[in-house]
Amino acid sequence: MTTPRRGSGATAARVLDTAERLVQTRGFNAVSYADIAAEVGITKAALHYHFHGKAELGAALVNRYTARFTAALEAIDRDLTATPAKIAAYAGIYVDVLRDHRMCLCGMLAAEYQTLPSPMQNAIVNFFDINEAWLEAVLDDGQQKESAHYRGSAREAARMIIGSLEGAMLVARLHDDVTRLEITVDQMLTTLSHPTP
Amino acid sequence: MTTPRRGSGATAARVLDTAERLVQTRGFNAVSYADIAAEVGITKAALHYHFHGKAELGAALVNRYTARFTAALEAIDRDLTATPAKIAAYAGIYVDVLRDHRMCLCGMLAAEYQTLPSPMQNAIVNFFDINEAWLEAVLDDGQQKESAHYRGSAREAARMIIGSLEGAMLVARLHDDVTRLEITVDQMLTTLSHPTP
DNA sequence: GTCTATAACGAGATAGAC
DNA sequence: GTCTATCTCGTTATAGAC
Repeated sequence: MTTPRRGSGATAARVLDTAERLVQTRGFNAVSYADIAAEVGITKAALHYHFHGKAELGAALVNRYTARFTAALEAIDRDLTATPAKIAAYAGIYVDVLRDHRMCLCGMLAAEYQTLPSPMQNAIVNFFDINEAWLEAVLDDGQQKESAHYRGSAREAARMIIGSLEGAMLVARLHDDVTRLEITVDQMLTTLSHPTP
Repeated sequence: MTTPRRGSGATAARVLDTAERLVQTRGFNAVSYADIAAEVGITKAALHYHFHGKAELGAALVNRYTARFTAALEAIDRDLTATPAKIAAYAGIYVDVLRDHRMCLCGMLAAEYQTLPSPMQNAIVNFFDINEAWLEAVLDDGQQKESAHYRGSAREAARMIIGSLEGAMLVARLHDDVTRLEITVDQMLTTLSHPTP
């Protein structure tokens, strides 16, 4: 018999699922303990049992999101080899998030960055660092194999891709229009597949 | 002797300046009437005299921002003729905002979109519509004169530029690193100046 | 136009029973 | 683990004096 730790049980998982969706749609500062508790079907006090405070819940949120994202990147590395296919799959993650009427969790939190507790800030930066590093490696490999073409360093190209996806998502959500992101992705992939003049 | 209207005096302008800076750094939901009043040096009650409520203040904020932006676009049209120079000047506006440690007001509000009163939502969409239309015209002109090159329609290219700038800003702010945006701008301008293979 | 004072509500958080 | 009850604070907003 093992004693489950706080923030790790089945209820905690439901709390995280609910909080994640709410934060991705409204932003961290517009989501309250009362909102989450009501949707999960428990009281605020019970929520405080699972996550001591909002800062702790927020950090757990980002860390779980990053873990899921990292797992998705590893899956891409397992299943695909060509750089263009990998980048397409990467962009597909963003499209799927937007299809669910959500903003990227860390893109949303990036906007609120200055108001967030530092554990959350560090977790957010970490998320983008991991994304950058993964994309950089993929792009670098693609350049060597001449299957991907871009200007500047692989790191710079990686940053451009992340920025373009996050920004396209941000604006597409205003119109509830997934095609805005999809078109950006298509243009990006097309540009990447042609040699730079 | 004309009677000044509420929201139009010198104090109202100072309120808007302060609120604008606060919202661009923290987000609308993280800025309170108390914050603004304290920085301006008046009380919350006086603030309510100038702007009935937070929704009205927010809408005034976006509309003034849009008016300023529109004026800047007209100035670019007056001073510059070549498409690449115009796009560079356009991107320069974003760089200047970030240099001041701010996010684009409407980019910030885009994240919080779902939680904002509908007058603000409409004003935000209007801001992006104006930006898109202006960029589309500039890109279209550049394509005809063969000084700008891009794939797809001018409208699609305009959307990509806006998304890239907003997203690059969003992420650059995490690192307080203006060069991240500047490099994105440089890459964008370089790509735009070369014929697409 | 600006103030003091206060209303009315929601926020995050805690104590202690079950 | 979850509850009721409560605390304290911050929020938007209003009333009415100056």
